[in-house]
Amino acid sequence: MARPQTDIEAGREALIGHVIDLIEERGNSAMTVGEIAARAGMSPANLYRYFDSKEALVEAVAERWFQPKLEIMEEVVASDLPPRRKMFEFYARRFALMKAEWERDPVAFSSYVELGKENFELIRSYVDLGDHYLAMIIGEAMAEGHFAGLSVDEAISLVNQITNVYCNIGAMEMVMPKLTTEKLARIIDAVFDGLSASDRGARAVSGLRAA
Amino acid sequence: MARPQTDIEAGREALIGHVIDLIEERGNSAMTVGEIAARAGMSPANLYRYFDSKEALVEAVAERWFQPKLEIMEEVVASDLPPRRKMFEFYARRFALMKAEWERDPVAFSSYVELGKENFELIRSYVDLGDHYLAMIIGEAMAEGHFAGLSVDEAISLVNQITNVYCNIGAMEMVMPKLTTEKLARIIDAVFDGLSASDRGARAVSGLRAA
Amino acid sequence: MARPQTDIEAGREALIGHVIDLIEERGNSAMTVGEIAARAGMSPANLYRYFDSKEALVEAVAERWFQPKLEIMEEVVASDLPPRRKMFEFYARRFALMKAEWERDPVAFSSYVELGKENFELIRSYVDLGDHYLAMIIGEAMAEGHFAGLSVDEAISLVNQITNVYCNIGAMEMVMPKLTTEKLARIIDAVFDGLSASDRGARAVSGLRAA
Amino acid sequence: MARPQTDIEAGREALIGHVIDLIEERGNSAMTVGEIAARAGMSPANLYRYFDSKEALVEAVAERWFQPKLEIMEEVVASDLPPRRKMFEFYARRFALMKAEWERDPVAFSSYVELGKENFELIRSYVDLGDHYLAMIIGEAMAEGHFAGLSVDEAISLVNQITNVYCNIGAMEMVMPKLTTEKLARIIDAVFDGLSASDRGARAVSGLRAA
DNA sequence: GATGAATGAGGCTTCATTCAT
DNA sequence: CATGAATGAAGCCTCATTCAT
Repeated sequence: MARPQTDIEAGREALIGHVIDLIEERGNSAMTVGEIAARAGMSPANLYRYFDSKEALVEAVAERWFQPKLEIMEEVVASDLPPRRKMFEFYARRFALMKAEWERDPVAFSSYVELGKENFELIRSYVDLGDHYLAMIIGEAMAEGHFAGLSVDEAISLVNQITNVYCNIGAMEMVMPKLTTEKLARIIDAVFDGLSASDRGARAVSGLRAA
Repeated sequence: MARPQTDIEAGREALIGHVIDLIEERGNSAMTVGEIAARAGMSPANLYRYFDSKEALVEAVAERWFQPKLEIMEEVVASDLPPRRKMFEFYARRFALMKAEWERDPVAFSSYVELGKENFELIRSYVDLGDHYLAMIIGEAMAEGHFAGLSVDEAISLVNQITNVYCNIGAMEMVMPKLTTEKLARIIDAVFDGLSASDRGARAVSGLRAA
Repeated sequence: MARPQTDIEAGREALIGHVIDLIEERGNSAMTVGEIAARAGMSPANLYRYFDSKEALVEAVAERWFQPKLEIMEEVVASDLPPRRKMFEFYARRFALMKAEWERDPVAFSSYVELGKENFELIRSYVDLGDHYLAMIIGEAMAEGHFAGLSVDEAISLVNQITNVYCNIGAMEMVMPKLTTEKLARIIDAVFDGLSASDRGARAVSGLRAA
Repeated sequence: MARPQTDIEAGREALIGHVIDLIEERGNSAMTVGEIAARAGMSPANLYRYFDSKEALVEAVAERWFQPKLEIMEEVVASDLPPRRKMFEFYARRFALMKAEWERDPVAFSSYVELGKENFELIRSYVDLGDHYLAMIIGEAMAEGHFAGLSVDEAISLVNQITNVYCNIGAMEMVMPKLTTEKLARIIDAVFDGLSASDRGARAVSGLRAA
């Protein structure tokens, strides 16, 4: 009798796909409702059957972009690698994925970065989850005696900062050409072998600290 | 008859100042040509005597923002601190400045970040200069035996990446609340004590998929 | 084969009810075809089987709104109260009903007013019927010697105008807080005791500009 | 040097005039920004130099519509007619003006009514001022012994309600054809001769009141 | 040199209505 | 009979930029 419940979800996915295409072909600023609808072969008005606003659509696009990275994190954390290797993989696999994306289309990558900026909530939750997983890895590492004298929170914070450029898309973008898996390995090693609470002179011995 | 460019130059400087005020008072989105001109007490049309386009003006603003950071770099590099301390100061002083700016007005800081993004060339040259100075410091450090086995370029790249979050404004913004001079000191120490060419197991000995 | 209009009629009634609910819950501006259809558990397209256009539906809603007021008029006119009391009740009962509606939901009341405005014909016929009934009451009053010197038509017109604010929904809305049954009684008394054809000086004896 | 300060006020007035023309020619719904701008021979964008929003423009139009009515009120109140005549003129002159407007173009009149509805604040202040002036007239009348037993506030309220149809544009519109200056005179006379606090039977003698 | 005036292009959104299925 | 899908027309607003004076 009635027409079949045409999957609205399918329409959403298709639209997300069209936005992605659009971004990759013409950059972020071409992403107008009219253009997106045209790609999807529908009228701008009809697009609003699938998403309540342009913003909602953009958010969905950003969400999809983050999905694979989340999956990688989960997978690595669930593995039973030794801590040092686990931390390396935790960053390396996501980095590899993003580097590949960047190489395929640097402009598009940049667009996604911008997209993320506009959807801060998403990034925030991604980052928070990353912190959570990192805490687990660091816990395992400390059980093996690493990061002597540091609290878990301190350790998380420091590791995050040191490795920032390999997981923060915004930071990554600007130095992508210089990032390699090999360097990442060195950095992780430096983290495991060099990071502790002991003060070894970077700050002035007699100056700043003393005062 | 025609006055020399001095006049124009003064106008440009004034305009830049007004844009800065505007950003700090009302954020980036209030930065329309009309608003800027109003601040400067001139007509929008007249503004175009000083800058060819809004973009050119914005670029000049970004340029001015970077200036003090450049000066700090020069100053530190010219000092005769020992390498470990020198590297620390190299980052710490710029960081202190930016953190202060951020604390005074996070929204304005964010605006500058955005401005930077839009003027990638500028950032690029700032980064390049930073690399150059860092190379000098690393040279001194290597003369003291640090970074065993690494080439200067490798060392620069690695240090840059590790410390990225303390000098890349975009990266910095997102984690600013967690950044401290103390943590920076720990990181520099980790760099000096943990960074070398030796492979210590982060990467799988027999390849990524070995485990 | 085809079922009689009964079905359609039932659908119309149901739709009218849904519109009323909608108005009372969310005001006049939420009254879109989509929303109405959703309430009625049907598709917007299907709604057009019951009404040719949104306008027709709205008209039907307005019509239903007037129904109880018509019934009151009929009832009062058929009663055998003395003229003065009859006229009072003629207005007072409708007013009481509308004041109650207004108190329950002023926004909804306002929506109905707007609805009325858009369906002027309806209001017109309501007003005409009111005039007709009023004529009967006035006839009875004149038989008792009131409104000396005025024709029936003049009397109707004058009474209508004087009491307008107690029966014209549009006028009523704006001053509702100040309207009371007591004041209405005073006004009816003033009508019965003060309205006649004699000129008592409101108008300049020798013309408007004489003074 | 600079172009002369072209009067922005003049532009506003012109625009208001164009809106008025538009209303009179094509009714309220034709009043779109595009149409108005076209009338004024300018682009829609330019219109925003004169008014911050369509709403502001519409408000100005409504304001202008009310202006002459305000002036009449002031004039009459300042005159030294006797109270009965003064009250008559207070209503009659405004009514004459509005009736003339309505006769010239009933549709336009209706548009103004709608305009008023949308700019309730304006109407409110107009009404309030009217109340204020009416109070003065009633004061004078009471000094002559009218409205026995009523407080000033009661008297204002009652007179307002009785005469409502001759000054409330919304109410007036619907019955305009039946409104005349003669009838108004009768009504004012009825007010002066029939309005008092005495209960003369409109309300049930033994019923409602007794309980 | 400096201005006021003016604009074109573009962006998002809403909604009554139609139509093939 | 009833639906989901689709749309065209319309509406408001912003802003960088140009140009005659």
